[in-house]
Amino acid sequence: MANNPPKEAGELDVLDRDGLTEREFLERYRVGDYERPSVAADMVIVTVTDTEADSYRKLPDKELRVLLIRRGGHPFLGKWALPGGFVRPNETTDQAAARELREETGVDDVYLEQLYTFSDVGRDPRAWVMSCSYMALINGEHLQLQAGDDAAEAAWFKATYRLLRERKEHVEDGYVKTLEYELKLSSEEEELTAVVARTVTARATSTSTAYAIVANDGLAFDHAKIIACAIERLRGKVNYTDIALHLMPPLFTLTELQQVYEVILDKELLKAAFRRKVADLVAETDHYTENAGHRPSRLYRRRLEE
Amino acid sequence: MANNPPKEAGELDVLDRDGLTEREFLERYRVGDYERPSVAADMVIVTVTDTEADSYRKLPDKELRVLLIRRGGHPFLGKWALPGGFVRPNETTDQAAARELREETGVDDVYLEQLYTFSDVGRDPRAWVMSCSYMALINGEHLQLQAGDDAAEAAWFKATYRLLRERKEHVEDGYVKTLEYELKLSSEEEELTAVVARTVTARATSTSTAYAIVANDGLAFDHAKIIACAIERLRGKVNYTDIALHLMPPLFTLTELQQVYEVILDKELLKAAFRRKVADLVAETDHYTENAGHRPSRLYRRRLEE
DNA sequence: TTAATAGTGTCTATAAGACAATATTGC
DNA sequence: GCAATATTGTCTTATAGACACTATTAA
Repeated sequence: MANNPPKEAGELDVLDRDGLTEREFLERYRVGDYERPSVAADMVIVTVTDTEADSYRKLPDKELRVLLIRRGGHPFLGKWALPGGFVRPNETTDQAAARELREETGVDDVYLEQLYTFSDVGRDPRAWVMSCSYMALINGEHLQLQAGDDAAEAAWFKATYRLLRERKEHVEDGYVKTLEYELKLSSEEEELTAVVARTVTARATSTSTAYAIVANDGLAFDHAKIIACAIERLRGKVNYTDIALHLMPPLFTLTELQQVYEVILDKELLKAAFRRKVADLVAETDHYTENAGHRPSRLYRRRLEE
Repeated sequence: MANNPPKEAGELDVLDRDGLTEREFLERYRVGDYERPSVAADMVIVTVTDTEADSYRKLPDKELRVLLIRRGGHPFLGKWALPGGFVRPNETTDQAAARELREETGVDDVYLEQLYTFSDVGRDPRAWVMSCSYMALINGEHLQLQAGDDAAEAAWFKATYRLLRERKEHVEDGYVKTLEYELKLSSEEEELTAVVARTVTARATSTSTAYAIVANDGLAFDHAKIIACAIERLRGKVNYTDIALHLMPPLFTLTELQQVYEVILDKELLKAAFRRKVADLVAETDHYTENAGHRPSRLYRRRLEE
């Protein structure tokens, strides 16, 4: 991405209270020795895969999956964490995220979006570490590339995120509403469960939203929050952007696309309305599915123009 | 906000490859001496104010305003910057933003939302500094509190943000679309202008969006980008949340609320449709405007329940 | 009386929900 | 033929756009 060096700096040679030009000031400038945080770029890498089909006639179901890495050292030894790493001095957080993604999965040139910066005190027991989190969307066909990793154990976990409990408490001049969501991550061997609470405090003048981890079995750090944040972003954007198309292979059927929407939203959709809605996001091709055990389906691709 | 100390850490006394428990590991852990960034919390403090009315009968217009502070030292000496400051070791970025807001305006308990973390290399010529940016919404009645500042010169600038140019270039397997927006900030004495480009690169598999400052007259650092980000967020959320109500005083007319929507969206709205749309967000009171030179208007307040 | 805003009614256009009818394939 | 999915049609309902009509006040 193009950087934007601030062009205005120093153009006028104005002097500060010490009589220094900007050039002189910068030459003398030394970073103070006050404490600074480490900043990590952590990624929620999301994909959608097929499950086994029940019969030769039925279509396979789809699952939302997230890549996790088992921690090989303290803290959280043995727990599962998001792929990520520290941002280096001569790169942006975007570049750090893209680098991590490449190292972890080998893929490049996929959809990547910054989510949120998490900075709770004590979120990393070692030191002061903030996490600038990202979401990457890759299509299931890329999935085989996960091997060849640097010894770290990585696995794809099926993710579900459901409203579990809802509470509303009326206070002096407003209310506090708490929504607890259950995040379940399951691989072939393990099932991790966390409960993330979103607390909305609405008062006369202000509204604030805070996230908290209420229960957490098997995930490292505050990564349950980050995964929840990614799923919420995905759910929010799927209805008014073409974001879901980044989870599709180059050619796909409308039913497959609908399944992806359904697995993201955790909700069944009506076929006719769905097709009307995505009509502008996709383009017909002349290809069809074959040997499906039933009527073939036209294949579509993502439509770039608008 | 409640912190969420990771509860799972150390619960099992598992040993790492060096045979250490988590407690032993953490006791021995020393932060490495690799380079770390400073992280600033920078805030776009937004309010809406009345302009002078043309006649005793006409209603005043509304303006979107943003608080800026003139830099008293290098770099960008004399330029205008967003209020902000470095995040300290025992606070979150949210807390740092709230602290800055309190110091700068005296207000507390207002709407505050994290926007985006900017980390371009060279965005601060002094050192490696990331900016975790925030947007605060305060109502115009709070505005007089800006005085009593610590010597720094602060001023409210009227903000407009308009599409200026649109370009679409077709490349190998997709296109590059560039939208250039003009950001104008005017106070009584000064007018600052910047042009921010949003470049969407859409290709077969990926879509990426980058922001760049194309022109910049009078704003420090990359703050034009941050202000653009805030206005875009505000425009996006105004249509499907009650966010605009945080810019209103406790009692307001529906026409005033409509003016606020219009000044945010930079677009005129139809009265009947607007009133239908906000009907659920507000609650009637028994109060009316007085001495307006025309028919009085019912006053409403923000409705908290849903 | 008048200028200005307040508030409501209604017709139309568009999109979403609900459901049903018809079309094709492999076995 | 049958099970399963593909694709389209249409009726209903909800929402937004467009515009006009009536109501009410201070000067």
